[in-house]
Amino acid sequence: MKPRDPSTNSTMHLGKHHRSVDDKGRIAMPATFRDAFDDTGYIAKAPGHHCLTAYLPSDFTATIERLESLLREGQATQNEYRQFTSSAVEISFDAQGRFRLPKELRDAARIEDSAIVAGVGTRIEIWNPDLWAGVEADTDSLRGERWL
Amino acid sequence: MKPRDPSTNSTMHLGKHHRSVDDKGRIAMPATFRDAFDDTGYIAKAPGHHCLTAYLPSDFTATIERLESLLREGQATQNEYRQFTSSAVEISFDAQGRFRLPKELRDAARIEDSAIVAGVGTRIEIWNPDLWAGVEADTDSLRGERWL
DNA sequence: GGGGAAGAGTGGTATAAAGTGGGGATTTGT
DNA sequence: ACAAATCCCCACTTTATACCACTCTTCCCC
Repeated sequence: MKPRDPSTNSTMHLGKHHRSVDDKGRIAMPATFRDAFDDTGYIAKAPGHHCLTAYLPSDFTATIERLESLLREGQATQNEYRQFTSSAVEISFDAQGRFRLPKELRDAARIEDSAIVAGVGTRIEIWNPDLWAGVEADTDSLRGERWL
Repeated sequence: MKPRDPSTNSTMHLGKHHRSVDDKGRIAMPATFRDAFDDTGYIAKAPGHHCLTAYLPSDFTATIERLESLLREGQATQNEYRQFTSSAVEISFDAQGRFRLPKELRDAARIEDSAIVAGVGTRIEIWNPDLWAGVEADTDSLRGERWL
């Protein structure tokens, strides 16, 4: 039984995996994450575009819902909504558990022939390995005594 | 199974596509969007005229109804109603999945030999590529941590 | 501990679909 | 009747998808 996020009650994703990206843009979803998907999922540019985010269908719908709600309240702009939705793609897995990462998204996250797929609690992120190294080098992480 | 918008229960449109517009004004509707259409659709100038909006027949009807409702409540003007309805055209697809974008609408959105067709959740927008670049350059997107 | 089976990850090929461009017939409007 | 616009085919290129083959690791079971 997978752990669940206390606030959203959706599956928690844990662990970091290095994956190759072939010249057709195919990348294997780590098996531990893939088990949570039911045939399809969604990928979108993360705000700021430093990485990509992969969503379970239910989490994606919930995210869209939050964004539309902020839009109605004037807390988000039409351009934010445009950027997020227009960057998103539905993915499906082949018999080997791979999905296709469109060139547009690879370029946005500077992903070429390999990537880091990281479980980040409520979401799954896909990074350029060098940029991910920057995340791990961030010394703010040393202040963990606040929450450990 | 395509995602559905939580509030309207209509099909969500996702992804961004660059398309050529030939000298006859033909443009291919991206296949992922085309699947949602049933032979015909509608195109109208978006309010502000920065882009065009493509509608499924059912969404177009719903949009007209919303506008008429706002009109009765005094929240919209007769001229807004005139502009929207008179700019709209019905489209149909040829055997290759293309539709014709009338010159009037191309001029209004400054579309010449290519365009961006973007899935924006509840709607589909058609942009001049340079103007779309402005949308993506809008740095409000950096505030995404509010809804991620 | 050894052998075998199953699962995970990677690579390549063949086929189908999507996108683009153009010709020519038909219609429309003047 | 003529020019312009529209429609209906056909041809070609590029891209996506489905399949198949192989390696390597892990996990059993004996």
